[in-house]
Amino acid sequence: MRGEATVLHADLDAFYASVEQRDEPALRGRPVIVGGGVVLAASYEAKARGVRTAMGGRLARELCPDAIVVPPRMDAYSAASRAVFAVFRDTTPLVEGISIDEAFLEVGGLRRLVGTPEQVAVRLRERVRTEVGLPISVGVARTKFLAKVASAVSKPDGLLVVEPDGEQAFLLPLPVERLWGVGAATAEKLHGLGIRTVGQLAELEEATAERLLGRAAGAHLHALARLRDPRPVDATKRRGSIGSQRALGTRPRTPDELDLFLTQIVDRLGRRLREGGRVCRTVVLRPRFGDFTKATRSRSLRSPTDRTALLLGIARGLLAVAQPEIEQRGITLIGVSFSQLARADSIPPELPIDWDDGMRLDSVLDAVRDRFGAASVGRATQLGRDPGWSTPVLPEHE
DNA sequence: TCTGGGGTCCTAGGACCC
DNA sequence: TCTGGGGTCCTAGGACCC
Repeated sequence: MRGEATVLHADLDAFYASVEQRDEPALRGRPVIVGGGVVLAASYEAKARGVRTAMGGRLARELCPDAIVVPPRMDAYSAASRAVFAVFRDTTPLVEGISIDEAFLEVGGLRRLVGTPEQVAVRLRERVRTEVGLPISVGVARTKFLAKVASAVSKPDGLLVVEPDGEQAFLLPLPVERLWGVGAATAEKLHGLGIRTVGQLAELEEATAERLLGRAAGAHLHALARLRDPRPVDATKRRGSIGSQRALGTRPRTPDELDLFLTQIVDRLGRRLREGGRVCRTVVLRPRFGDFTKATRSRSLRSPTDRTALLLGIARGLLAVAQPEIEQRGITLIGVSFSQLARADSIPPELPIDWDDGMRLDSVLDAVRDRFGAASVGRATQLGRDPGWSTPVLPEHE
């Protein structure tokens, strides 16, 4: 019993470029490139000429001199994404967003009231086209991974259903690069062993794959190649980190300039944090040096916060730590991310007792028991079990 | 290919705890 | 005082994805 094909993977086509063509009729049918320095997105007309996402702007213009290059309008893309996700959620409550332009939908429960997964997919594509004005491809399969591969194969503006009895014939001949999680580095390792297709990877022993690719990645990719993907569509997933960055070019920057960029980035992130009703516990500074290698410097707080002033202080401390290296090597990008996010309403109240970082935990617990009674420690343990709140659980064993 | 902006997950050593 | 075993958290780096 292998189950049925009830997972949809819906993926907007050339998303940013399609929004530009939707909003500016003069761009329709023409090669469009979003982003100047690096290609953020290319319309299918531009892709047909060899332009690819993440390609340098100069090469892109050489390949496609008549391309229309437009600056990105992130606000417009966010709005379009919200509109598309509204259609997703109106289709089924079981929607798992993957990125700004793609999601998984579990539609197995809609068969009697709405129709088969394929019928749901057809209707979904029509609605996104007419209500939001954007082309979208949909893959339908028994697992998330197969649905994702199916939507990619169906592009552009396609629909592909992979029935359970057709999975092997569909997947095994594909190049290993089609596996979700195989990038340039992994592909090269596999090619070194003469492995070029998913089928060849599936023939490998699992232990061999783990030795070659690492424990988790090896086991995961090996399972995918053998059509095993037990991950259900999870509508409760929430973002675990937010970040923002700014490319700086190659000229030298003074500490004052860097501090200004840092302040702007942290300010922006702090606002996003509060608008989303979240708090963060770890601040990560991400400099990219003059030779374009990257580093991370991070610091965790004892309790999470959404206060910009506090977060900026941490970020400034990290920048000070990195300053000597920056002076020596130059800096071409500065980024910050806030991680270990939690819901703002999950912050526990400050403990109104005297304690400091040097105190042993059991001494703190004793102080809490003395002051609030034994039951209060049980409640603190419950706080620790809240998945949105990741501070160490106060242990009771002893 | 002279290099954007937003994310996810895994690995590994050291500190620290029981 | 030394050693062992099991565990979490922090920090840094790396691969990968759209």
